[in-house]
Amino acid sequence: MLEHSMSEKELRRLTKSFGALHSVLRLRILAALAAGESNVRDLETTLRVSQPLLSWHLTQLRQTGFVVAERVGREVHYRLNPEAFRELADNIEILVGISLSDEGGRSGGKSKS
Amino acid sequence: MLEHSMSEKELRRLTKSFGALHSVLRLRILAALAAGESNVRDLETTLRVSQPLLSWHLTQLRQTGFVVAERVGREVHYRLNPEAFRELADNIEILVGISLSDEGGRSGGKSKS
DNA sequence: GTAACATATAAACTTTTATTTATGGATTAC
DNA sequence: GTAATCCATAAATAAAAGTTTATATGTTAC
Repeated sequence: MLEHSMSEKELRRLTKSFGALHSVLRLRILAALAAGESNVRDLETTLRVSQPLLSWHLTQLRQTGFVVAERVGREVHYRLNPEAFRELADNIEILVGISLSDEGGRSGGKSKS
Repeated sequence: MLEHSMSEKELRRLTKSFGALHSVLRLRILAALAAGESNVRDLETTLRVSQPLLSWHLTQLRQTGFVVAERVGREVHYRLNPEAFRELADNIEILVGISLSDEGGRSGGKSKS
């Protein structure tokens, strides 16, 4: 197990996922959401970026499933979607045929010069 | 554990890693390497891309650590670096504060409509 | 040494993505 | 209803990344 090989469609989707994470600002957004922030205004203040820019990046993250949005009154609350990150990890494992968990001797293995 | 929060430098590095994977061709390269291919000419034939293009993408993958190159005669053999993918997964876990392994009730949890 | 092969690099060009500025849509307060 | 708030979208511009074509570097064969 671990080796299914991926279809073109799956490859494209995976590529897009990586693209969504290819941005320092977007990673900051994710970190802020992980830290408990939720609505756009708070993020705007915390991250010091313009509202449209933030909105655009949130849209990218939403379209790739890493965050989900929910309207609450006139605010929109964003939160992480952990499942998307797990799927990403799964797909990496399938793509390169390796296990991402620490088995196999990491951190302190034998070093032969 | 799991929540270290990342420095700016680490964020930038992580961003670059995602960028290196933001390409269908590069994912195909990784898949081909996972399937056992190694030298550039074989990849060129398998993937049907020009040699300079392939070389450029391999350079990107090398610079981000996902593959390593080794000169063998006049060929250069590339191979995956599994450690880089594990580090990537670790960093995702740190960034968003979640576990990427299947604990926590995935695939078939309770669904309350 | 020269020729041939395998890969890398550089320069010019094309395409994609990010950022700004301006405007629109949805919701609540009045 | 109007005004105010919160967020999204559109258009224009700027920046980054990918692709091609041409050339250079390093290695083996002779």
